[in-house]
Amino acid sequence: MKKVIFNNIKILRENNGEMSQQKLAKAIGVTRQTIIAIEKNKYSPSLEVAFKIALEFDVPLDEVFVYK
Amino acid sequence: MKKVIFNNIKILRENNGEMSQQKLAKAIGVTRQTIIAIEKNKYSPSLEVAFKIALEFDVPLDEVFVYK
DNA sequence: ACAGAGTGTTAAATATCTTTAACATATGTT
DNA sequence: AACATATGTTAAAGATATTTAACACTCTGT
Repeated sequence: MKKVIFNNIKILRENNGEMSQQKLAKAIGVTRQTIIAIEKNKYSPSLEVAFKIALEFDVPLDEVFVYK
Repeated sequence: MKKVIFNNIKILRENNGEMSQQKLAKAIGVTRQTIIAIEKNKYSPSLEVAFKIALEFDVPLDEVFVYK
């Protein structure tokens, strides 16, 4: 019953004109390493960064991150 | 254009049987001070804590936190 | 063969979130 | 009056997220 946060960032990047990690990072104001860490589930981001990513892809937050 | 995160935790507590900050804190596994800090916008929580709060009230995350 | 772009890794420093603990104030109850 | 419950505040310590900087690997194009 221990839940984990999954993310669809890589898929969203690919579906948005092959957007690179670098471009996404710059667009939302974090470093590339942060995007990699989140994308690879090294840690879950702050709520603010999560919202910025969702906004960048123009989707609701729970289409980027899923808690289950 | 600078966006901020708002939250409806207080209203959600009131609409869920006058749930106290203490009970909410215990239910999601954080301290009461953390609930107070989030509720009063002293800082925005981690994505994980945000998801736990939404789950506790059985609503989607963007009904608890709004980014605008 | 070399250069560039994209992705991945690590270590150390800094920033932010969360806890622990203590105290304050207001309200309701015995 | 004394007690309990709920909310709010603060300071310091601890945990987690993020940055900075450096290096490595693959792929594509020249």
